[in-house]
Amino acid sequence: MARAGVTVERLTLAAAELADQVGVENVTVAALARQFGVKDASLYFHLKNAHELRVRIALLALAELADRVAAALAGRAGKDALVAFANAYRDYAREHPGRYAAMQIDLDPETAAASAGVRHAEMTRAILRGYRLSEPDQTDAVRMMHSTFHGFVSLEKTGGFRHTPRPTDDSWSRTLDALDAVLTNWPSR
Amino acid sequence: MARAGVTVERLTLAAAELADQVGVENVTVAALARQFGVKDASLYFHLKNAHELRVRIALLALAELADRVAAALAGRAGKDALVAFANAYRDYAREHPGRYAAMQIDLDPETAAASAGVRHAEMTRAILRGYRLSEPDQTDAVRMMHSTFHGFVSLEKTGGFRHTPRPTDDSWSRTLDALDAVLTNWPSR
DNA sequence: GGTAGTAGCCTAGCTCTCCTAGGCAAGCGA
DNA sequence: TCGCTTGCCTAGGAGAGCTAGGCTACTACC
Repeated sequence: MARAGVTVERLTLAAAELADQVGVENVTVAALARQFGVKDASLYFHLKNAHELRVRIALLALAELADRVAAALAGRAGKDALVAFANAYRDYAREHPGRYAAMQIDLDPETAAASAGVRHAEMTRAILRGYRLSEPDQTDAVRMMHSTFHGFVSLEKTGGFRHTPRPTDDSWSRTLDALDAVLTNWPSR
Repeated sequence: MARAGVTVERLTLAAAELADQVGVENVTVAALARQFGVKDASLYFHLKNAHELRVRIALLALAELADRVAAALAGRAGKDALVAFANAYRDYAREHPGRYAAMQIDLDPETAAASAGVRHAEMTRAILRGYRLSEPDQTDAVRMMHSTFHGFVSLEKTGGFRHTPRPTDDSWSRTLDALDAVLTNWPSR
């Protein structure tokens, strides 16, 4: 009997692809085992449980997204950087809906601290250097930015904007304009 | 044998409460049947399938939230109305995490059109009357508002803000200040 | 090069969920 | 009172998650 050559890395990648096709909630250990031509019980040699699989998809997605954002940000500043960041974020979410959804699961603190989420946070702060905000305004602005991006992307995906004919691309770029405006002129107390 | 007196309404309410306690993903037909002292198969007399249960939770939540927002909005205008809306939204999400999560599931178009989601949309537009925006700016602003609220609330819940010590309440009120500022001075092309 | 150990798969089997089919009894309307 | 609908039941199949224990192929070491 030849060995299938299953590794955690190959499992995670296949799981991520499966998630993009059928949704994270349908990423099952059994389905994955079928794809590898292996019995489901065999995967528990590589995996603690089904939850670990989803966590691994999330970590993969965080790392991939951080890479994309870093590439998009290279050599840009100010509004240019803001728009590049935002588009990298949204494009990734649209190309990889399952991976993106997996990113939203609750990571336990130490896992989160070791993830690419921190690179993410650093880059977000880097953008704001162009807007010259000091603490605690900077933290508030980071949180608002992230909220806007995540909110827009996730509402767009679940069809929250469907009832109005206006193209979402247009609303997106106007939202970025508005965000740039408010960052440029952050209201002081 | 006495009848248990199960109705769709009672089922939906119990399911919503269960969702708030253990999360929507753990709202199961079997668990609900146990709560009613009934066999799981019996619930399929009232319910088409498990998915319908989640849809019903979502519709209940949409209606409840719309009621709250309407009450919060009464007699207010301008920034007052914006803040009242936002707080009603966030408070509901925090008091009812399971219901809120259920709201995010993909409703098919006709169900969505018949839901309280439309009241929601109307009220959001009503707020913007105070800011005197004309189309298509109004639609863009509505989408940005909704994105910011939803994004903030959902990142807050999944712990996306945990890594920074700044109290989320403070960031929330500054975000609303910023949103008010940008709506007051919506950037023109 | 034989052998011990481990890594990678297997079968068997348990529990839980979702859901269907078909049966029986309670309570209502004629 | 008789029947018919309503609301529950039992039985059972399919698929998912997971554990226990066994067998085999490769690896490392003497």
